[in-house]
Amino acid sequence: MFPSPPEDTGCASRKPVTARRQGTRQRLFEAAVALISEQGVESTSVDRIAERAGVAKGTVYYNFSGKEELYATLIEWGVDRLAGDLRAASAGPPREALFSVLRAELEFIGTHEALARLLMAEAWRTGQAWYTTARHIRDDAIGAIAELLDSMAAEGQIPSDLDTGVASSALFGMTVTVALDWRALQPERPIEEIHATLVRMAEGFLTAP
Amino acid sequence: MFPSPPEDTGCASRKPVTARRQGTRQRLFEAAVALISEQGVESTSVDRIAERAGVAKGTVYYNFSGKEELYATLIEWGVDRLAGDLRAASAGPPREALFSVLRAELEFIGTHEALARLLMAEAWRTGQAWYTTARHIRDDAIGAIAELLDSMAAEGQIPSDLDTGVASSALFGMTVTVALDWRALQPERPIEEIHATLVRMAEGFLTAP
Amino acid sequence: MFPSPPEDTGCASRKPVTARRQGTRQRLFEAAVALISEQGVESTSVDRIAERAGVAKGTVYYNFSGKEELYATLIEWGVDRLAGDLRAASAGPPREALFSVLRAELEFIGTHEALARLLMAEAWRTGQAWYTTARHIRDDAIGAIAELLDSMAAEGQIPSDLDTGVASSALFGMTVTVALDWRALQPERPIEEIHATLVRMAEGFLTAP
Amino acid sequence: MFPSPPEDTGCASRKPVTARRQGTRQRLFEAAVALISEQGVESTSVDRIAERAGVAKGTVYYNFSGKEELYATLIEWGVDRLAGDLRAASAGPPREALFSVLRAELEFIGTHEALARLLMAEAWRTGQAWYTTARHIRDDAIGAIAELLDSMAAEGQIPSDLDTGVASSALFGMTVTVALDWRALQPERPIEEIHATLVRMAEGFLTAP
DNA sequence: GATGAATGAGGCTTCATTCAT
DNA sequence: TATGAATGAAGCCTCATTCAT
Repeated sequence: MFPSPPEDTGCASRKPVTARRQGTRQRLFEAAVALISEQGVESTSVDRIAERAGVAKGTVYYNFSGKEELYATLIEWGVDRLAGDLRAASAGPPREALFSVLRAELEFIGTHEALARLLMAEAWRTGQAWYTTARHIRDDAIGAIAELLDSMAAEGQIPSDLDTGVASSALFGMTVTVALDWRALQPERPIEEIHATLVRMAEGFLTAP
Repeated sequence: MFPSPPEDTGCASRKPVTARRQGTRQRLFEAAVALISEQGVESTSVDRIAERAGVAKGTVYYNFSGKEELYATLIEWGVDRLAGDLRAASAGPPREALFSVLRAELEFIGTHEALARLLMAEAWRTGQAWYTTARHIRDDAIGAIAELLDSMAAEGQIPSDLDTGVASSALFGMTVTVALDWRALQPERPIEEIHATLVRMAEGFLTAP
Repeated sequence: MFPSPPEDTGCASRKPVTARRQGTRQRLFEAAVALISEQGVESTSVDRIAERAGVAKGTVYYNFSGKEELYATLIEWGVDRLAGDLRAASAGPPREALFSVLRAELEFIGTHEALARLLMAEAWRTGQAWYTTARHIRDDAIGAIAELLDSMAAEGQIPSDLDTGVASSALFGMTVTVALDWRALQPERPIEEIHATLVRMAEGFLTAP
Repeated sequence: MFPSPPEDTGCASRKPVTARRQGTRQRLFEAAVALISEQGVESTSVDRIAERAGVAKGTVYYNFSGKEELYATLIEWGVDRLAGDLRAASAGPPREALFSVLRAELEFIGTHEALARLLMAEAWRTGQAWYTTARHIRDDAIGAIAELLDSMAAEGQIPSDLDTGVASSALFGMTVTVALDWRALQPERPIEEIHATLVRMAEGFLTAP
């Protein structure tokens, strides 16, 4: 469920990275994912992360350069995973692939709800420091949808003059919003129902003038 | 542009509400809107709010029960204003009304970009304390779209078995995402272009099977 | 004994500076002088300064921008006071004035021993951040001696080709070292004895070839 | 250039002193000299010392009892070296020997500027823990000058009633101050110029009444 | 009504030291 | 002999809040 975070900071620090250390990094990362996803970055103290991971506070700083790196690692991991899921679902004939991608997005959010909320809040945060995250999401996650639309446009399944950049963003956001609403208000509804409605809307769109 | 915040805290504090006090409250509220919208709640200190409002720090606490109340008031005001804009745009024949609502949403985000980001981040935040805000947005803002879809379903313009709850959420989220992407990545594009693409997608959806 | 530190940070912060606040600043400054003089900057925690001043830790930061400003204020005050003492003693006929200045330096160090140690340690610290202090001491304290030597050279009391910059530095350092040795090793000796030896050495120098 | 530090801690720790260990101790000591001289004790972390020595952090504690011992060893080594240089220069006829000692002091400071600053700061530090260092410098370094003056007094080259303790301290401090001023403010001046001025002053003093 | 000095809890980070390997 | 992961005390600083004026 929680694959290891990037195995080393990759910086000049020549730390051999033993098995023990990887274990600690892993526990810290999981604790951070859990807490930050639930409460946001600013409300999550390093103290609590350490406590949840069952290590001393100093250990956080031995394994990560600081709160920021922990957070950046978390976001990166989340985006990569989301993008990976979407791309994995985008194989096959474009039309079905699109529906499959929407389903993968729904599933990701259903499974990693807190992380999804965090990514969304982050993606739209303003300020230079966060531009990277936003860009990353757009390029990787929305990019997977855009590629699909482009190939459909090439095959004449959607109008060639449609702005696929805007359209992919719209499909992505539509699904995120619906998914989060679903989890927050009607978590008991089966995913199929939600997906069916999304597909209907997307189908209409595919046959648009 | 900045309507007064609720005129009194309504709490047991029996403070006579004079004209002077209303003026101070107003200035504090405006300062809070400006700063919190730009930098988020946690990054905005009471000190800075007071400074921007041109009053002493203690005055914040004389006029509001604390930072939290100031923030809650701000969110409330933002949601009300967004919902108001959407409802104002939803008059007239349903089909055109829908396009007009999407445009109003685009305009709101274009004009109050920072506030919009804040509302979105807030809307998707988890935890009991924030449920209210999310619910409020859903009931008021998305509700405006849902009513429109319901009336269209009644007139047969869209299939009667469509889940208008999910659909309105989808239309709302689609527009928010596109709008924020627009502001962040291509702010120089005219709103008409963005709106046109959204309308095309919505049209397709309206004629869906 | 401890005149007020510079009355206001002088920065853009428009704080009215009330009597109460001045009192607190004063107490903090005195506590800082006492502790930092005794133990050095790095070994003196803000916590202890606050404790000694009888205020809460936060009060330190309300009255000074941080540890650094407190420290800079202290150094500045010390240098000003030392330079002031030396200049005050440098009036009158140059020859006697010189002996009087050496005496003033002895007295300053005898009275503010800890502060003197701090200034000396500081004056010779390396690194850009401390250059200012060093320069300040040199310009103000050693400068007072250099001026004296210059006027003596003008009157033919010392050779006109003597490097008064180096010579004043030598006289200053000679006195500091002797004074600190005196305080550390033979504090019971009367100041007159120490002064007499210094004067003898200086006299020899005055009649140098 | 860097003689080995005392070969063993001498404490109860019965660690066999192998050649390998001596090599490690040596590297650690050199790293400590370099770093602490440049940045001071408090700003030099054990981490950086280990890094510079090319060993793991734990190795520092295997070879020294802690940071404090490393530091004490360093100071001791510095004082010994300074005193050695001064004594080596004090051979020959007293008058020339004195000038030669002053030159040796200038050269030591010119060559080991950072270490010299550290020693001076240390020498004047207050507090029981540091008394040893101060005493050491006084006995060894200033002692070398005092012996010279005593022999001159015995030969009638200086008044027999002069306080040679104070005078040697004065000569030492005069030279240190001038030397550090030289390095800090006019490092481009040749050592001869500085030395010449010092010699002139000392000569005057030698012929004092 | 308004002020601003004072507070103290709590956050982030550094670092000397220990210890199992 | 040497290592490096882990520790926790201690440091600096921010900031929402209180209260006497």
